[in-house]
Amino acid sequence: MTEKAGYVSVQSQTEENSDEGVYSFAAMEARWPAVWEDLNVFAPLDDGSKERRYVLDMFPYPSGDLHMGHAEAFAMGDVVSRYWRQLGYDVLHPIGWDSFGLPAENAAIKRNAHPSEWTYANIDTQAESFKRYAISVDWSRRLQTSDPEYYRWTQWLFKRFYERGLAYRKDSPVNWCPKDQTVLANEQVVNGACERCGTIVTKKSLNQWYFKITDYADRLLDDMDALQGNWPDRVLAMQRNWIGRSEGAHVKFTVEAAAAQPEMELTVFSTRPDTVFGATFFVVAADAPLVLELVAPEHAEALSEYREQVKALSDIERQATDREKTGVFTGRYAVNPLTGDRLPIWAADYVLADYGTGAVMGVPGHDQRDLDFARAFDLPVRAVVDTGQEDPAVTGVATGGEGTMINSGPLNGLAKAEAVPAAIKLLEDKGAGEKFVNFRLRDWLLSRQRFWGTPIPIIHCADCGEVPVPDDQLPVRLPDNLRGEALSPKGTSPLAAAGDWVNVSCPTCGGAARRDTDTMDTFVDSSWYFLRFVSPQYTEGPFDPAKVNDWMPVGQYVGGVEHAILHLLYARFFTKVIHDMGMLEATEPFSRLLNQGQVLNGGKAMSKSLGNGVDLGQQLDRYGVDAVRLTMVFAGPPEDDVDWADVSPSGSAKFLARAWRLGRDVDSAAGTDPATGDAALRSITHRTVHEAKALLEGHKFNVVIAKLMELVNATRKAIDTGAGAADPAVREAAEAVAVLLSLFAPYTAEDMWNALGHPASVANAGFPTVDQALLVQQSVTAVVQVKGKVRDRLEVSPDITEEELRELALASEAVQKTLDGAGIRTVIVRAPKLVNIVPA
RNA sequence: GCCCCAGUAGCCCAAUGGCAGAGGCAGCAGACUUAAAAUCUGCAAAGUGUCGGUUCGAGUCCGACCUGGGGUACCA
Repeated sequence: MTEKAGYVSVQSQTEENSDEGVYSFAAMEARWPAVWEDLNVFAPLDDGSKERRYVLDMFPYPSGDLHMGHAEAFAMGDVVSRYWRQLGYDVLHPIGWDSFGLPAENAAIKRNAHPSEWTYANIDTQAESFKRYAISVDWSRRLQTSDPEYYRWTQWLFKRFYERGLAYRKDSPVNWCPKDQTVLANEQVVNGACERCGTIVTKKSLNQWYFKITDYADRLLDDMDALQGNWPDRVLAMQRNWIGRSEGAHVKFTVEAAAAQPEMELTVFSTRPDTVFGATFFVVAADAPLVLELVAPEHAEALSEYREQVKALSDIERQATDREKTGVFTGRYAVNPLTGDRLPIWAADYVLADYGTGAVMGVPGHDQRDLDFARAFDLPVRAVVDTGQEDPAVTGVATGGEGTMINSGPLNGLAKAEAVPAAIKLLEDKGAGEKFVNFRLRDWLLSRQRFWGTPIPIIHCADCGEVPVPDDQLPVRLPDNLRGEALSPKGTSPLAAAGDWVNVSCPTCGGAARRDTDTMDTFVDSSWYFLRFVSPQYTEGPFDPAKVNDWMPVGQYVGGVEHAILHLLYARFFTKVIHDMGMLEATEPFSRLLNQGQVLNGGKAMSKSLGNGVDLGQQLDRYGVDAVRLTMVFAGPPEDDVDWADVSPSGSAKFLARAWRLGRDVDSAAGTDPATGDAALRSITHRTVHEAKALLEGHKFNVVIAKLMELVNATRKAIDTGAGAADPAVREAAEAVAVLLSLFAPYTAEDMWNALGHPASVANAGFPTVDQALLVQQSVTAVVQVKGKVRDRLEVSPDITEEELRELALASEAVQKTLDGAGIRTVIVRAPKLVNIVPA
């Protein structure tokens, strides 16, 4: 597909030929994994003898074997992990599986099997592939969220949330996916469709479990300041948008009593309380239960018809912003608290039931939506801010900008910045309002009507109500006798069908009771797994309190930007709650976040329907693990997408072979003192190591590899046409290559290290130390510019003084010729690199 | 509409405000070969999306715009 004949050299290799001096990835891949396993290279000491660092890749979902996307993500995380190890930190780098979820269930239905069969078979496959891929993880810490010993603690945490009032049930219209037959969280609805299967989501009124994440809205927002610079800006921006803090005021309107209907009070949220004098009507969300209570009897039928129309619309249709405004009059009036005006109350679908209070004051002069509505129904328009623009009533364009208050009684003459607080003061004085901060964030709907998830540890008793399952009875295990069809979605949880599982006695009164049959959203499982990794076998709690603060927070988290809101927001929420429970010092889970890009093919995401997928296994067979890893990392900055059609794994393989050959060509004994070696090569080696360190800190992995290529080329040259293979500087260079290469190409690096006469593993070799003296160059090229244009170059000592360089530059023949007798206005000297002469 | 990010040789990408090129891919020429592949050596190739500004000096900083990508959107 992208390769021509070039791959042949690295293809069809046998294990034997590595002894003949031929680079054979197959031989290396056969040789080293067992050695690494014996040495237990990647298990942290966890004894406090070294500073600890925690690096984590977002754990995978076990959908079949690993794919190109995993290969990229895990290559990136492994660079950080291996780099930190070389620097001498005690590194925790674990792996596990996010193994609950729908695909396993769907596969089980199809095959008349249990979801665990498919799940654990896939996990085994992926684990083998990860081992081949040589990720530097501690395999003894492996975990699966579908293991009872894991979800036991998910349930335990749920109970603690419940006790704190952070997990509760309520009736509410919820997002419903008709295909998957389950409810969805707001975060899982994308453009009105199910995030997973793309089916248009409908609304259903149901009693569901929620986490009260809205209690943490402020902290989730404010604590992002500390992440600034350490998380990608766009992720922070997306979370800020999602939380959607907006400052304004609550304004109370009195609804006039009507025949047989009592007086009521209605509150609206407005970001423009300064425009209260401009309110000429009042709108309530048509689908809010409130309107039914409000509507006058003679308007009830029209309202009912309108509500039916609204209900028939999908979210997508309803959210189209260019729709005509629709609505019906309710027959009731609200009194403007500041003007005393009677405002007709309308029901309309442009007001959303679940934002703010589900009602707005209509200020058509200064809000485009309100103006569109007013024009559609002939409602009056009153401008209360003079913005210098034309009258909105005439133009149909609402004036939203700054201006001076008019037609607003005591507010007249004020600018917006003064008018907003002044209006709030007026409202407060009348008891008709107050400053208010509104959030867009909704509570997290966590229950799902599916089988393959963590059971909610609650028992429903007719007498005692909701009764949590006692801690000593956790985990509430999933029944293992449901198979195939019994798992198919019916709109209620399949667990309800497991009679002997559902019917239990109430833990409190001992009477007949039923288990809650919903399971938790799988995002609950993944909201705390990073904590479990610090002590995955701990049996007294979700994690060992004596260990957790040694490792948390995660120093580097790596994963795709598709989790910018969902997983990352939920994990942050869990971390804060667990902190508040006194179990964790950290208030944020991940101090640094790296979003690796996607792997594309020909500019498009790989997909079955496009038929442009690239099989990871085939790439590994063809080019070797190291070449694929190197290609992923070398392709560009980690955040950028990698287009597999634009890169060259065979080029990577070629480079690896070149580097590897250095190790075999070195003709000096291990341990030889490099001090007497070729100075020029030593200087290059030390500069490369020095630069590599800075680049690695900045995640510029692709540039590190480019520098490594230079070092390899320079060493090759030294061997062939310079100092020769026996020069100690050549050994020093080759060893530096091996250690740096170990971050990207562990097999090749290990083999080189071995050829250089060192015992395994190169992963523990330690980052090469830099001799500062060797970074200083003998001479540097100073550029002499006249008016910004280069006119001469001078070879000068790196410690030349400004004055000396200035004299040299002015004496330059080329400069004199360019100046041609003209006087000099200024001379800028940046010793030792540059002089810029500005003529008069 | 609003908010982010990115535009540098044919392509992927580098360049603390200081010589536009580090590296790779593709290309061309040469060496080796009976020949080819592989390997090695060398060469060529853009003035940095556009316009303006700041500066002695701008790919880099500022402003506007264009293009592409992503996010978000009757959010009151």
